[in-house]
Amino acid sequence: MRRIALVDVNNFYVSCERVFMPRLEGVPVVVLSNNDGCAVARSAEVKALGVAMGTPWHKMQDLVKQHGIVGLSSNYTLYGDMSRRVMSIVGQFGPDQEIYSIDECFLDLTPQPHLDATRTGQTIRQRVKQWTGLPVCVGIGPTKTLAKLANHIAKKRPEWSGVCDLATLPPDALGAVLATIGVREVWGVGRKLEEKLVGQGVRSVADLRAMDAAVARRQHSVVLERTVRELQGVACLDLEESAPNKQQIIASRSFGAPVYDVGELAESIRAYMTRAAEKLRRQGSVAGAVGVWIETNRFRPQDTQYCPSLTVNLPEPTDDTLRLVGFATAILRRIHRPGFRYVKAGVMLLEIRDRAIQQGSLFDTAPAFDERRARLMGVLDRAAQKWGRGTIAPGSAGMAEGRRWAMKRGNMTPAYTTRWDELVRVGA
DNA sequence: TCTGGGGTCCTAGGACCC
DNA sequence: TCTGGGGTCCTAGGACCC
Repeated sequence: MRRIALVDVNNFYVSCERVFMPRLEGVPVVVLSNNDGCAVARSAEVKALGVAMGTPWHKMQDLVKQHGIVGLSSNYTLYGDMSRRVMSIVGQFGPDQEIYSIDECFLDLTPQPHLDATRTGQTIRQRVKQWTGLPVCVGIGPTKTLAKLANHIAKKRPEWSGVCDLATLPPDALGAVLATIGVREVWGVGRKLEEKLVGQGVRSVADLRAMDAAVARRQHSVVLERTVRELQGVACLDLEESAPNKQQIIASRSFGAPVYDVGELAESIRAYMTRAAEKLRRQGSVAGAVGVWIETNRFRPQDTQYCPSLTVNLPEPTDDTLRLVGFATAILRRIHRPGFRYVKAGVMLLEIRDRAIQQGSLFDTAPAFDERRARLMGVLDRAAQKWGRGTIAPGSAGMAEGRRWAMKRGNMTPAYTTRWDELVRVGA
């Protein structure tokens, strides 16, 4: 029997902020999405007030006044750095780790059958807390889906003290617990599937686990069949230790203020493509197609909506920022129409493949791989890493600061852990 | 007035092929 | 009236995840 642990940081973004601002302990806190749009992380106090994930900040102003909710802009530099620290600590507890998202990872405990899983979970909790200040919960089960479920139990039910190993429950007791959990809590069951399942009388996790896997496939999909089997203890999902390269790379943002001018739209497109190309080079790939889209505000019925997009195949795949920016701005000029109130733009890199197996174009006269260009891209990447994005930017107008379209971040905390000049000060 | 960003996988249907 | 069968590839859209 496999033993898979899922380690997940509680209210990750909020907890990161609290590490550096202890006065926020016990205070209702939300972390907001880009542009300070909606809540993407909520403290326990905020959840208790009934604020749902994704609630727009402007729609919770009554609660903000009533209960003194603190709204922080998201500080992804901080969260990314804290995430790396947590992952490296958890990785010390076993060789097989899958980093599933910024705040959670799977760990295979099967190779260490002599260990008491609950005790190991507690040690992980204590070490992460002591070394980073972040609270985590640990769920342990024979499949990834059951480990996720165990983690849910560890989080919701204090009697488990933050670590839940399903193997410690006798079958009857397990069945009883699963009967009290709604089917929506299962990994892979979203809003639509929940609706369908409840319509069939499948309400609890226990109901779903009791479903015939073949029926799940016939009436729903192969995805649900796998979920049912995983709930029954049959592993259908493997740990994926090395993240595969991205098949598509997207960079997009809502603007800080509406944009009408094509020149300003082009500035934003250049900035987004610069980011996307960095990601592309980081994974050693080239892109064979580029997509661009722009959007008006769909929440304003009084506005005429216009949301064009266009994807073009490139004459030959490339990872060159300047060329990719050139294609993207050309696409923008083809889809742009004046007179609309644009609020968002984005770029997409597609047909991504390995740079090493790059195929030259049939009509190429120049070599497909330009050594000098490649060196220039290396300089761009290192400069972006060292001094921040936008220090060197394609065109004259890639820098985000002070641009109307740039993100609004009204209440952001410092980069405590990644900039010398923003370190936490203790005492005077 | 104010409503995030970045991904993956699966399915269905059409075009096309022999 | 009869009017094959099987396969691939591509695309759009849906559903899900964090």
